[in-house]
This record gives sequence, C-alpha cells and structure tokens, in this order.
Amino acid sequence: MRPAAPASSAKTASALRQPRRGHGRTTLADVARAAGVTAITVSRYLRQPQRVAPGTARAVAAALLATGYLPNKQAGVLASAANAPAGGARMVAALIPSIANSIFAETVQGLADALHGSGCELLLASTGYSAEREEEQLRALLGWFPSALVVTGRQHTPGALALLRQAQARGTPVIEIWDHHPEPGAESFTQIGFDHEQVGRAMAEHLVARGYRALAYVDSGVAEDFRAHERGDGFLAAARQAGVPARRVTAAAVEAIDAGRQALTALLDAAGRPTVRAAAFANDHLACGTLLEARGRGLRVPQDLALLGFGDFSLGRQLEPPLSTVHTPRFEIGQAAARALLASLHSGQAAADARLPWTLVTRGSS
Amino acid sequence: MRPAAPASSAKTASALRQPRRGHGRTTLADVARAAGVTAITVSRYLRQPQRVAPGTARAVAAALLATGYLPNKQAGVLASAANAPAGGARMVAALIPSIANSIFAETVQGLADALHGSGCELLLASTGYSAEREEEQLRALLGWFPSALVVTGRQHTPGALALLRQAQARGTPVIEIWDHHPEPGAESFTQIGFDHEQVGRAMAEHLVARGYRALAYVDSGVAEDFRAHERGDGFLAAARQAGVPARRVTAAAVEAIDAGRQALTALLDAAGRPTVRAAAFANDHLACGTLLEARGRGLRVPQDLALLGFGDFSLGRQLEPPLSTVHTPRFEIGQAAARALLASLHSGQAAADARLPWTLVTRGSS
DNA sequence: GGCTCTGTTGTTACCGCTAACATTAAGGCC
DNA sequence: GGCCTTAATGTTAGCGGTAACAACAGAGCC
Repeated sequence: MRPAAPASSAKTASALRQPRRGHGRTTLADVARAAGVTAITVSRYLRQPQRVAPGTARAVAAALLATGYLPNKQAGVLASAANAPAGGARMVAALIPSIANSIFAETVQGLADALHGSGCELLLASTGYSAEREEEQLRALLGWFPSALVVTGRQHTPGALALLRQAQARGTPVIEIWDHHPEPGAESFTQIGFDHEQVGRAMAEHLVARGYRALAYVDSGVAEDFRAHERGDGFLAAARQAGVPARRVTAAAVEAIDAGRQALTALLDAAGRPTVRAAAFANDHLACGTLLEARGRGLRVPQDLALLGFGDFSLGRQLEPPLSTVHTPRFEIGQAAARALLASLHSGQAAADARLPWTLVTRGSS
Repeated sequence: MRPAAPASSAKTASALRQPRRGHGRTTLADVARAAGVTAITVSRYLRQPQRVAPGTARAVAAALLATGYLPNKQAGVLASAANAPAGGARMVAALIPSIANSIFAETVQGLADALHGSGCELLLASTGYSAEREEEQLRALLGWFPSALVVTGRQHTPGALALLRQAQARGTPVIEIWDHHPEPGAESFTQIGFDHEQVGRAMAEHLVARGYRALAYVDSGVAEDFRAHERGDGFLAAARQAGVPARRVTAAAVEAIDAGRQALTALLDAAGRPTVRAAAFANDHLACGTLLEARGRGLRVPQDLALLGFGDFSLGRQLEPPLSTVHTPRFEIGQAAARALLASLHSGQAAADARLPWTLVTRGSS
C-alpha cells in the first residue's frame, strides 16, 4: 500500500497544493476578463494596436481604464528577453563617481531628461571614485538586465572590463562618458566626452601664452580621479614642451573649498611669497579656495599669482576677480549619452562616439 | 494530405516549434549542470546557504565561479513577488524635483550611500517641479514593482496619491522626504524632513529679533516649489504676528544667481534705496545674487539691507559678508529615508516618521 | 464550389527563478 | 526491527507577460 500511496495521491495532492498567490495587482488577465478577450489580445493592444480590430480595441481600452492596469515590466522584460534589442528599451543603468558632485549631477540630469518620454527608466549607482566599487556596483546593476550601460571614464578593473565586454557582446550598448580617448587598434566602448590630456595641454598653453613662466598643477586629492590626473599629465607635458618649469601638487580632497585654501600653502615659500607665477587646478572648487585664501593673505590675483580652474561652477563667476576656467559640457554629456544609446537601441547598431566641445574661459584670474 | 497534416503532425509540430531562446547569459540551470545538482539547490545556496550540505556547497561555489553567473533579478522578483516583503528589498524608486539642484543631489547621494550594501538598487526619476510629471513618472516607476518608494514632499496629484496609497496598501513603504507636516486625523505616508512653515517663521523671528522692521520674502520662481512657498507662508505669518510689515516678492527662477540679482530691484525704490530693511530668500542662490548685486551697487549689507538665505550652499560662506542662512540636513534626509525603508522592509512594519533638525546660521549678512 | 489568402483571436509554451510540496537517506529511540 | 524525526535534494507549478504557432472566419479568385 505504501509504495502505491504517493503515486495515487499525487493527483489529490496537486489539487490541494495551494497555488502561489500574486501580489494583488491587476494583471493582463484581469483586464482581459473585463474586456471579454484573452490576455494576449490585451498585450497586442498595448504593443501593436493596429493588430487588433477596432471594436475589440475599444473594449480593451475601456477595460484598461476601468481596472487601472499597470504593466509589470519585470515580467515583460523576462518574457521578451531574447528579443530585447527589438523589444524596446526599458531601463538604463548609469554609474558615476559621485552624485553630489555638481558636475555629475548635471550629467545625470541630462541623462534623465533625454531619457524622459522614451519609456526608459534610469537605474543609478555611484562608485565614490573607486574602481573596485565600480565593479561591485556594475555586477549589481547587471542583475537587472539593463538595456544599456553608462559608465564614467575608461579606467575599469579587469573584472569590470570583462563584464562590460560581455554585456556589449550580448548587444547591450555600453557608453563611457566624460572621456574621449580612442586607442588606435584596441576595440573599445562608445565614448562621449572629451580628451582630458588635451584640456590639460590647453590649460598650460594658455598660461604660457599669457607670459607666466613658472607653473603648477594642483591635482585632485582623490587617487582614482583619473581624468583630473590626465589633465595634469597634459599640463606638465605641454609646459615641458614649451620649456617652462611646472610641477604637480596634490590637494587634500576632491571638491572642497577648504582643500583649495590649504593648497595655497604648497604654492608659497616660507616668507609667504608665491613660488610659481600661475597655477591650474583639477576643479573650480580648489581654485576658488586658493583664490579666496590668496586674496585673504593680501596677494594680488593675477599679478602675484594667476589661477585657472576647471568646470565653470557658479561660484567662480562671482568672485573678485572672477575665475578663469574651462567650461565643460556637463549637461550635454548626459544628454548625448542618452540620445546615443536610444539611437543604438532602435537601430541595433553600435552607438557612435562623440567628442563634445569644451572652452577655456578667460576671466580675471589669469 | 493537407487537412490531415495539421492534426497528425501536432506532436511533430510541437517538437519542431523552435523554443524561445534565452539571451545567452548563464542561468541557474547552467550553474546547476556544472555542479551536478539542480537549479533549486543553486538557488538555495545563494539565498539560504545553511540549507545545503557542505560538500554540495563547495561544488556549487566552484560552478558559480567557473560560469561567472549573475542572477537575473527580474526573474527573481517575478518568482517571489507574493513574498516580496520577506523576499528582501531589491529596488527602491525615488522621485525628486531636480537632480541638478545641489540640494537634491546630496539627498540622492545619501540615499544611494545608505542603500549601498543592502542589495537594493536605486531607480531615479526627476519631476522638474511638476506634479503632473510626478504622476507620469510614478506610473512608469511602479511598473518595475519597486520594493519601496521615495517621493519628494506631500503635494501630489489625485492620481499620484491614488497610486501611492495603492502601493502602500500592498505593503510597499512610501516615504515622503523633505517635508514633515503630519495632518492630524488624515492618514498619510511616512515623512522624513522638517516643517517648512516653521522654518519660515524662524526666519522672520530671527530678522525681527535683530531689529529689522520692514521685511520681504523672496520666493522661488517655480510655481510648484511648494516647500519654498510654505516657508514664505510661515515667514509672513510670523511677521504679521510680530506686528512687522512684510511682503512676498517672487523671483524669476528657482536656483539662479542672476535671478537673485534681478530680485534686488524689487526690493529697491526708484532712487535705488531699499524699501525693506531685511529680506529672506527661498534659497541661497537667490540670496547670493541679491547680496552680490547689492554690494555692486554700493549698498551695505547688513546695514542698508540684511539678507538671510536658505540651504547653506558653499557659495554663501565665501562671500563678503558671509551669508546668514538656514542649514538643512540634505544628505541626512536621504540617509534617513534609506534606513527607514530598509528597516520597514525587514520588519514589515510601517516606516517611522522623522523630523530632522535644521539650524539657522547667523553669519555676517543679517 | 473549392481553394488560397488575409486579418483577427486564441492556445501553448517558455523567459529564469523560487514557493510549496515530495522524496529519499540517515539518524535516534523504544 | 519498526517507527518517527530531521536534513538534503528534487519535482512541479506558477509569477506575469510575450513569441510562436494554430484556428477560424470572411474575402477574393479561378
């Protein structure tokens, strides 16, 4: 009896097994019932309205309104995963170093704005300027199966690189923002930004052209702020090329006015006199701090010490003298990235690189 | 032959029907095959490791590494939807007025930081200070079935309100940030922030206590910047209560130094003399613009015109005189919201309200 | 009329994962 | 030894939606 029991009771058991309950949201089946059709017809109405008869369409539309249906995108993505590229964009994952940094906040705003109306949501994570944390976050974001990836810069851990390549191989557009430095020969991802080394060179050339003959680059205090370092590299290279002495000093933080104030001391000798004629900075926050501190100590800007920032933050424009700086297309980078990836999702082609323009704005400090 | 074909070939056809192909990612089944177990065992290893035998665990761990498996969270959410609260937090949707606005950028950073490590991703959208767009975005975000919702403020369209209530009824924590104004009797959502009317009162009381007897509140130029308006309401009410004349003027924009410069003219008479002794502002950007413009026109701050900002942005601290302002817990609001919703997801209880402290910082301008 | 073609709707299976239940083996107790 | 308990793993079904295919009605054609 016993050996037989399990088998014979199988039907009973399966009848008794209490079905898993959904979460109470109205589903396609609910709408279909209300409209007197089946689920697939409602699905068709939502995705290819021209494929349902006008009368049916009216019934479905009414049922949709009556039930207040909200499609479950998880289910949608899962069901049409294989046709994801054609199935349409649904979610974009973006990874940036810091959300609070106004530079990236505006880029995210550009992304969100350009994504708005495309049916794409934005999944956001920040890395805190850590390549390791980038990999970790990337892994987490990829679990959502985003239809496109936006990452900051072109420096990644080997693991992150592998994940990105893998995603790209599957047809997921991968866009690197805030940088543009195509390596000849090496296949890379779509880059939307500008060449930081070139900006650094331009900064040095600007100061040299203005007649300053002893230079410094005040670098970001964050080790993995790669782009700031690259600007420094370009700065020093161009200075060397011009035969002008230049050195690099490193600030205590990434985006702090106080760090900029402190940085001034590295530019002064024991008597409080500038040891360089001009300094360029990794960002406007540092530059503004130095400017304020210099003025506070009675130094004349630019006569005693010329200053050149990067970023064009509102603060610099309001100081006396107003800060010379490099204006960056921070909003446009986000916007361009969103447009590029949407185009790529629609066309199926790889997204195109874009080199966005920056401008050196000469104000009073240099 | 033909009529018979469909029926008799049914089995054949179903065998021939080409199965929908996945997207090439390794799945649980792949890992299971590599480990010599079934999918559920791998799933258990990932979610409740103590429930698989040590030997099996080792085999599964090896297979996971070898295959480079990344769990598909869409499928996970879908499968355990009914048990979502217990199943664990997975994605938090946040809606803020503007990402580029530094106030909210820091709040998002706080959210993201506190969420980091909890296995929760952040789905972000901005409303552009439009209640209508808020509803639209809310609808889109809800399609992802987030495990918690964070919205800004307590003013929503009827439609948005219905969606939020519905989500809350299903057990999804709903948190309103940047506001704290519980209405007695009315059931509302969890609020994490502070009372803006109270801040407005404190701003007026501060200026009155300092002896200023003719006041103005320079309001945000954005119609749906509700919290700024509420501070204005409190400001005017407190001034009236103190018997001090006060009026409200409206700036041309929300967060622009130039709008602040323009706003000054509304505080001057034809001869360029201030018509009020002190002004409070919807935010520091406006206040800084007015301060800079006033100084540029030769007015003395605070002797001719006292100024009081809101937000404590870095710019204000650097001006001469430094701007008196209200320091807000902008980072902490995000952090507290994240903690509250994580706690709620773990406990199953509703998240607790929190009233976060702000401080009026008297610097040189008032 | 018989046939094919087209437009509309339905049926079935499956996306990848997990809840519920089943099964099996090993251990403990009288 | 028989019986119950517990631990470890497997089987089945289903989350909500959509791809592939089937079915069927009406139109058009010879």
